[in-house]
Amino acid sequence: MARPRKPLLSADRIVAAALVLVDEEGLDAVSTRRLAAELGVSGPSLYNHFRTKDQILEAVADAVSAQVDLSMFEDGRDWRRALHDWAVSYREALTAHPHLVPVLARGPGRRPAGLRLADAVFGAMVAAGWPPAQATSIGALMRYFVLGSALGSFAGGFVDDVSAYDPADYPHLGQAHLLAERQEQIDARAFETGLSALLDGLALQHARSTGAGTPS
Amino acid sequence: MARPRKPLLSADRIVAAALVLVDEEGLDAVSTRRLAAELGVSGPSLYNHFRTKDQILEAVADAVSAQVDLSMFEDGRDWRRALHDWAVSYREALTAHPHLVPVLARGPGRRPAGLRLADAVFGAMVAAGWPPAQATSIGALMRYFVLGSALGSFAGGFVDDVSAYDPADYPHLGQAHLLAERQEQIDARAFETGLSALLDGLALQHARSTGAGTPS
DNA sequence: ACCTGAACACCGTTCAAGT
DNA sequence: ACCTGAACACCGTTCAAGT
Repeated sequence: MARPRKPLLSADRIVAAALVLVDEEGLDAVSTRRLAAELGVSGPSLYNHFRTKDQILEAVADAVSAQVDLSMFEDGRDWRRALHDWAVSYREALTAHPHLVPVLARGPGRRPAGLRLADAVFGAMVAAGWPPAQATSIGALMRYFVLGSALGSFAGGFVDDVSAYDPADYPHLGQAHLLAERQEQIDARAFETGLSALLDGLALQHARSTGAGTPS
Repeated sequence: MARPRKPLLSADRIVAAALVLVDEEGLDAVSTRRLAAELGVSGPSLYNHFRTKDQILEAVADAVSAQVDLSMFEDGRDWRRALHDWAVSYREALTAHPHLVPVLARGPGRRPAGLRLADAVFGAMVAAGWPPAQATSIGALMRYFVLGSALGSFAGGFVDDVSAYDPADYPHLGQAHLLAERQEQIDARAFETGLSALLDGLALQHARSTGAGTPS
């Protein structure tokens, strides 16, 4: 075929197809040949639009990061509520594409949407009166919690098989095989419990450091 | 050579060599051929001891999980202090082998050490008076936080390059390129801040649910 | 039982060739 | 500029053959 008069591919089309493939069949299914086939071209064609396969995945990760809502840092919401709403939006974006979390976990690097996200949180915390060093910590620790919660479900990590949990070995895991079933609910509840605890704890600290305010 | 009178390989030797390889060159460096070469045998030999490459990595992950200290749940320590010390030990075990975190993140599955870990936390929280559903949440959310903090350093995720952070795009990231340098310190501080906040918040909740006690 | 080399169906990436 | 097929150096895994 050689060069068509109208390009068959574009960075956006490649990213979109890669996201579908990741969601449907996991990270391992994304090979350059497979992805190209999905787009109706041959493997090496992708290299006209991205320098490496890794850069394709980075672009996919950035597209997902871009879906995280940041508007709560702009209106007048107090820092605690803003942080809560942001964490919820962040987690939703990631759990919609669980196979991609290991890629996102590599850090914002040079991904624009990832950086915008880090920038918004940091700026909002400083504006709320947190010292810069604390604002950095908050950005980091919220990221830890959200990524951790999206990466590998806790409940889904257990096997749906009674015999896997011999009571002699694990005296307290008698109900563990049930976790797999109610996976989503258990992960969602643990996330909310942890997020509330985190924000309660930060509010205590904020009250102490500004010497005023009533926490919780 | 064929079968030697004394086996050249053992599961333990393979796991140990794989851990060294992961630590020194990352997950991608662990191929069956490369790992076998490191052990002085040919690639397919490994399949006499493990059914798949993935099971080798699971075994490596379990070996690392086994290094997490669980003794704090046995002596008389109060739940809050036990949880703190456990989280610190957990994080230390993981940050010693950062490349392995994505494997650990798949969940305890059938890995004995991973299950022992989940069992110990759950049991200790129930013993401390938490209702079972809450104890499950605590096990999950602590795991989120520790895994998230070990998986991809926050500070290390930024690029050590001023030009990456155009102030027009990211008004608050003027110092971001400095994060890469002081990576470990920043991650360690964010972890401690987050862990304290988490425990403060949980203590508040514990006090509320048992209707007594003075938190923090 | 435990190792070997050969083989299969894959990879990511480069590159000269085509329009 | 943007696609192609061929090629290179890899993969994970299977299997018959050797002792």
